[in-house]
Amino acid sequence: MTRITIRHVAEEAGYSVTAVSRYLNKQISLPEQSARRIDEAVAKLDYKPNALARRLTRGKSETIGFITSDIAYPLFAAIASASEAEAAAHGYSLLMFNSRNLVENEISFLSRIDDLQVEGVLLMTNHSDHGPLAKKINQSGNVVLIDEDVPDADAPRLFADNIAGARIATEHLIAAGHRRIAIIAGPDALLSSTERLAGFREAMAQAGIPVDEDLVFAGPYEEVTGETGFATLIDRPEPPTAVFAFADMLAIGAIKLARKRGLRIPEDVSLISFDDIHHAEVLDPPLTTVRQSPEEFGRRGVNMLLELIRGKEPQQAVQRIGVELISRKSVCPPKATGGAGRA
Amino acid sequence: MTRITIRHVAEEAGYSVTAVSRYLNKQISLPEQSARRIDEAVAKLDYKPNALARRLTRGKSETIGFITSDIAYPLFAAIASASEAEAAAHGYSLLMFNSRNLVENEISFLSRIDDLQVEGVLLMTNHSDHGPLAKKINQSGNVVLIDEDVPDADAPRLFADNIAGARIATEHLIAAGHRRIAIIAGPDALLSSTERLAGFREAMAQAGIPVDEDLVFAGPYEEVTGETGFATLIDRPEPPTAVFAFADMLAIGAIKLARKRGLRIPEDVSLISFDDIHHAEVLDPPLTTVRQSPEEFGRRGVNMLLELIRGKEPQQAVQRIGVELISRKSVCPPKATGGAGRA
DNA sequence: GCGAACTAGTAAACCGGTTTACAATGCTGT
DNA sequence: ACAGCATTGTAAACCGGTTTACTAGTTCGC
Repeated sequence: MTRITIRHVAEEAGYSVTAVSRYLNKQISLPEQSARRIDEAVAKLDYKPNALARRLTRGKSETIGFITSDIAYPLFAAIASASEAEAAAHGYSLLMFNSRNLVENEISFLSRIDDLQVEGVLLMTNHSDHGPLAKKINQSGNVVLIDEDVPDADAPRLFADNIAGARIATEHLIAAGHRRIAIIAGPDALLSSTERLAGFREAMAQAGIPVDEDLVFAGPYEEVTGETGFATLIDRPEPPTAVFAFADMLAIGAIKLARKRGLRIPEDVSLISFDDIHHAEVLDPPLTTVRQSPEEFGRRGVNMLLELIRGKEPQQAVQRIGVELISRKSVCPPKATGGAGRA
Repeated sequence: MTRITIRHVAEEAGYSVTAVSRYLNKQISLPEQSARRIDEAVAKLDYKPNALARRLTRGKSETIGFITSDIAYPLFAAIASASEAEAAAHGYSLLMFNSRNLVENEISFLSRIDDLQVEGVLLMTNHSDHGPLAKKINQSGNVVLIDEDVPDADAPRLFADNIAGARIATEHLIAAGHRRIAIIAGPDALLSSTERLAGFREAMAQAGIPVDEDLVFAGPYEEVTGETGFATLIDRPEPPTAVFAFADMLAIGAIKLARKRGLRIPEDVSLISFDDIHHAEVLDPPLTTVRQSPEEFGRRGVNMLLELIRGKEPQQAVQRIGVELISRKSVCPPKATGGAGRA
């Protein structure tokens, strides 16, 4: 099956290639008869323009890129799905890319902006890198940072309202009567983690409860961090009555470990977390968590990127997505004997 | 920042464009001095070849496509992630595409094979269409069907061993003492559903248990089908003591409904399903389910596609992925008074 | 000492479109 | 009858690479 090109169409219709190209791109209006002759030739040959060639000349690909560390992570998959829908609504395709959280992969994918494979990128990184990545972003342009920051990058950003989210989660625990609250945080240098930690501290300070630094555990956003973190925390001499995990994945790790140890959640220890991934509701126990809407991330992120591509600077450099406490069954008041020997 | 092209490099190095192109593609070996001059020019100008232009001439994109109905579905996300890893290991990128389960989207994406944007496609459809899609697949070539079939398409296929999987699930229920077993199936015309139904019937026949057709409910693979299916089945005059859902998503719907109705799983009714999505273990109750490995789907699927692209016909037109029963807590023997008034 | 075979390199065509610059042709107004 | 202007159309350059076909200049074999 040899490819049929615009030249074949021109020949079939008895016109020049130029005329056909312009007509098909609606840059010219031809008399009805000529138009029909071209239309018929197109239909007869089943001509489809080669997108690659068109991009090469036009410099537009109608495609945007989406970089995430791993599409299998539920929150990211949900954001990707929402972004795809929004992009499609604007006539754009979405090219998804798994970086496996490696800077070099992210950088190499960003080069696709340079050679016009994508017009821009939604970047959701999950590590801290202060050199090459920011530099690459600045030279490529047309990047919107989602969910996590890349310091020094000159790009619009869309983040969850981490501070507010952590505050309401903490306040929820305090209102239930908890004072010894432990944290399973994400990586130290990551925006989501530092901001959530800040929100937590604010709420604790406001309630006049000192923060026990021994009850703050940090690690990568992976299930295993939740497991080891939870194990470490409950083995402290004065264990917490509640644990605030900074991501549902961490909470799931915690649940797994609690189950291994025969600890009941929330009866023995309360658990609250962040994200509200799709199945948080049917977990055992149903997870009380702070929701950040993946639909909103996708919708607003794509629109910010499209504005950037079209040359309008977006209204604000940093936009925030609202958060919401979803109260289920993983939090209850501490046991009367609670706090392991403490008032 | 005006693009720097191979012509700039040639000029800088004092060579022809041809020489530079060939040297950079290692189709020629130049004397050390010439080589160095070119290398230096490349380094000095920070030249990166334009991937689009290269594809246009070469007819290769080193990219494969991945079509799924919705990347947010956990099993699909896991397969996508595994496919990406395998593709990357072979130097290929993966272009993921959400079809929202619409044939026209799938067909339009397949055209990207025609214009060389992707060299081939891993197609995971989720509906039955017997005309246009198969035709498009046949004319585009280089398609591997994953997970679900497209009848009449001339393409290699990679499916789970649905019959065996459904048999072991059914046998597991029977061994626990169940005789009134209900089914929440997928869409009637879908391979996964018809095969699993066949496996179920085989196991029932072998055990000498008649199948009550009133206990077979079918619908799309969505959570809501699980909810309405479960509701319908337990409201039958003679309700089942166990339900076999053909996908974890269906089981999750069932769990949600059971919770609303105050039914306990497995005490009141046992539940088993298919897939073993990542969080099946931490659901309430932990789900007993038939595992099909997403890693294996991704790995083998990509390799089959790569063989097809390279012109080798894969060994077999249909390959199967092994399944495995993962026994957790959602199945137990029926209540003594079980089967609602039946022996 | 002469043809064969390398080596080092180039000009030009090509991939499949788009776009610029320009040429007929017909129609209007004066 | 002729300037002025759309209308309808074309040839050729271009996007940024790759590839074919070809030319000199060396070196080798005998």
